[in-house]
Amino acid sequence: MAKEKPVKLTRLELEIMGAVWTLGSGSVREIREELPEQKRPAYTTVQTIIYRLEEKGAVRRVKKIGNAHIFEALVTRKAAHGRLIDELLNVFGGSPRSLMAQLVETGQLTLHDIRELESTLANLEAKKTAATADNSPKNKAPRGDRRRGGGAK
Amino acid sequence: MAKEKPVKLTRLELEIMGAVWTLGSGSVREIREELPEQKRPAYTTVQTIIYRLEEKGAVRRVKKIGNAHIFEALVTRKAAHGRLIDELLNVFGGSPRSLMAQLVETGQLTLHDIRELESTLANLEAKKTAATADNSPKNKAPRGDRRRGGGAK
DNA sequence: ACAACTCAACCACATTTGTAGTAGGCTCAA
DNA sequence: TTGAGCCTACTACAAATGTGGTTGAGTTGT
Repeated sequence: MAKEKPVKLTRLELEIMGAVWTLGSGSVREIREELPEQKRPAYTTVQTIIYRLEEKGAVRRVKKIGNAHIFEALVTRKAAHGRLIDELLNVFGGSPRSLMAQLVETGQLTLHDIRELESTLANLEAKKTAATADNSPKNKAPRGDRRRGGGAK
Repeated sequence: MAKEKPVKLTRLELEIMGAVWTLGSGSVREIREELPEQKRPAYTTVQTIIYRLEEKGAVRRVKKIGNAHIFEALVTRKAAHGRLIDELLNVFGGSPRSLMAQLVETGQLTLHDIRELESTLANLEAKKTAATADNSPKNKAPRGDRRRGGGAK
C-alpha cells in the first residue's frame, strides 16, 4: 500500500466523496443523485466540488460514457476517516480514551457495544491474517437509463 | 434546563477555547500566552477570534482588570467536544461502533484501553442504579490541566 | 438533419476563516 | 503631569468554502 498525501476534505467534499465511495464510480449526475435530497446541491455545485476533489487528487476520471466523465475515488474511505479521527483526537489531546469516555458519558456508546467490540478485537487479534477490504460498491443502474426532462429553461 | 445553541467552532476557535477552558478565565494576552508557541498567532488575531467567540456566545466578558477585559467560557469543553463527536459520528453514518472499529484497526485503541473503559462504564452504571436522580459528581477525568488560576496581571 | 437534452468548462459571488495592522484610549510609574 | 506601554475597537484582506449561473459543444431519438 502506497502512502497517500494528506488530502484534506471539507464537509461538503466529504459528503460528495461519501456518494462516490458508495457508488464505486459514477458521473456527476449519478453522484448527485446519490446524495440525500436534503443535502443535495445544484448539479453545478456538485460538479464544482468534484473538480476540486480532482485537483486535490481525491478522485479521477476513469472513462467517458456518452459525453459524461465517470469518476472514481483515489482516496479510500478509510483513509479519509482516519484523517478525521486524527484531527478529532488532536483536539482531545491525542488520547482516544477521553473520546471514548465522552461517548460513554453521553450514552452514545453502551456497555453492550463495548463488549461486542471487545470480542471482535480479541477475535481479530487471534487471526491476525485476515485483511478485509471494505470496498462494497453497490453499483446499480447500468448505462442507458437516461430519462429526459428536468431542464427548465 | 436551558438548551444551548449549536455553537459552531472552527479549528482556530477551538484552539483558543482550549486555552480559555484551561485558564478558567483570562485576558486576551493570557489566553494567547496559553497557546503553544508553535500555533501562537499575533495578539490581534487572538483578539479577533475572542470577539467572534463572544458574538457566537461561546465566551463573555466577566470583568475588567486595569483596562483589560477578562473573558470566560460560556460553552463547556464537554459540550464543544460533544458537538465535534456528533459531527464525526455523522460522517461515520451515525454509528459510534464503526468509529471504534477504526480506532482499533489503526491500533489507536488497544484491547487494554477497552477493558479499562468497560470497567469504568460498568462502575458508572452501577452508581446510576444506586443513586437515582441527583447531582451526580463526575470525578473521573484524570487530566492534569488546571494550572495558574485566572488572575490578570 | 434537427430539436431536445445533457454535460463540460468556466466564471462569479457571498460567506467563513485565518491573520494582522492602525488609531486612539487608559494606566501606571516617575 | 507625562510618556511608555498595554488594550480595545475597528478595519482590511487573502484563502478557503459553499453555491450556482452561463455558454457552447456533444449526444440522441425521430
